[in-house]
Amino acid sequence: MHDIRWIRENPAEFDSAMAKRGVETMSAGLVERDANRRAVQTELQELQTRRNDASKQIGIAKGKGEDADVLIKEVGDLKDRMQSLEEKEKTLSAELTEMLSGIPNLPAEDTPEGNGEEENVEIRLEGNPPKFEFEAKDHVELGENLSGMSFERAGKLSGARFVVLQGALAKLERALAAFMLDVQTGEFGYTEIAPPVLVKDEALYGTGQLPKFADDLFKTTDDLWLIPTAEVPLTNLVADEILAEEDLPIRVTALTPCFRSEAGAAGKDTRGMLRQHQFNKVELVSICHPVNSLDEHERMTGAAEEILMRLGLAYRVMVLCTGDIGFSARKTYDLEVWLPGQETYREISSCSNCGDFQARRMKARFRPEGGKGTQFVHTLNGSGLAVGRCLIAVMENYQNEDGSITVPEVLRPYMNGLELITAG
RNA sequence: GGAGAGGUGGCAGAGUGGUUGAAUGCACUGGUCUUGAAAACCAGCAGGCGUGUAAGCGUCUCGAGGGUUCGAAUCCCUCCCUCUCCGCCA
Repeated sequence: MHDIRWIRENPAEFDSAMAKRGVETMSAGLVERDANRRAVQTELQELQTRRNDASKQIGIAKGKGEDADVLIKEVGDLKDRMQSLEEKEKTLSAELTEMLSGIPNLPAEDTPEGNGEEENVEIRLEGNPPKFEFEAKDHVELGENLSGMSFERAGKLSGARFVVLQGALAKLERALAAFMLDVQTGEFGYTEIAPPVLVKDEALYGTGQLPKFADDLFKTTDDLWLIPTAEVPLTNLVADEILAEEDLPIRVTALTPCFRSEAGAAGKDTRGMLRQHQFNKVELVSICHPVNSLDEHERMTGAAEEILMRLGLAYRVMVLCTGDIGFSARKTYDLEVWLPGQETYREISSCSNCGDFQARRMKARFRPEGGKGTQFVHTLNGSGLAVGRCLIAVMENYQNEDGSITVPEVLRPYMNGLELITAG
């Protein structure tokens, strides 16, 4: 959510930043509506002042046993005008809020300009893709040959874009998640949270999925929504709160299933478990002081990268361009892991700095020490990492010619020491 | 699901139609006193919006939304949430 006062004072800056995102100029309409709203509000407040004064006088008069009919009549006459102004004010501010809540965040100054995915910029390349003496298989073939992955059975249960994991592969998935949580909580200071995965409208509004992206979500018959990412419950932990400055930063992590309708992805990544309706993810969320969010963003990205490094997976770090960053983000780093089965890098983590955009929607503030008033916090979120995709990466990068999979060393403690996953 | 109770400032907790945005206590901040600290005493201490260069002034908010009234934390309606008991249940 944007600060209308800032837009009012910087309309040109607002429009040009939006243009970079491919959103058409809109400050004029917003500013006009806002001016309208304020005029009505001021007029209404003047009437309210008069009414309050008169009502107090009535109270005093009645207390003394005096007659107050003249005043009562005057206030009665104000009523009609007040009511219509109130309605007008309500409509105008509801319209303004609706317009504002559908506008994406302003990109950061150092977010590169571009129209779409193709114009994202690679800033780092880490590790080396493995070289195989044989033709690498993809995870589907590997998984099915190991009897550890069934899309057929998942289809029977739930349809397309689901998977059933079994045996050592199911365990490997669990090992990955546990490893990620242990690193993030033990070494990067994140507090582990076990949040609800069903949430109310307000929570999704707070992080920006609603009102615009309802189609991407699953909704229950009880009007609760399945979370598309733990970013939603974790970030909204501080909604409607005024924190003490010393509470910041708040770093939290959670392993949760994530649910996405993938409505816009028909026909895309249909093979395998790259794009599922349900997948596990370890999410990282930071709530921090505005002056620290840039540093926090780098730190968070590093925390996610650490997992890939320790797993010995090759990856690259991309900065998303203005045409590809998400609705709530000012700047986003994507981590893309090398997948031998596709001979390409694929997204496995996305780390975003949302500035105060979500904080405004959630009304998440802190009280600066010594200063007066409150300020909005900054929020950041990142995957640390997507567990399902990480499973794919491990399988494909650690495969052997016979179809077996070597368990990366850091995962062996989580696998009862198992070193090799073989069929049977 | 059934029956009941309740949601007030950072916390606890008064307040059931009238100069109440809200007593009191705790916490916190500043001051006095003290060699220093504690104690005691004094003062300050909600948020949003509007207006104004500012000091300030105004307005709204006592879970949320509506209603009654000249006037609502207080009365009425709807919803949300919490607690207790019963039922069911991982």
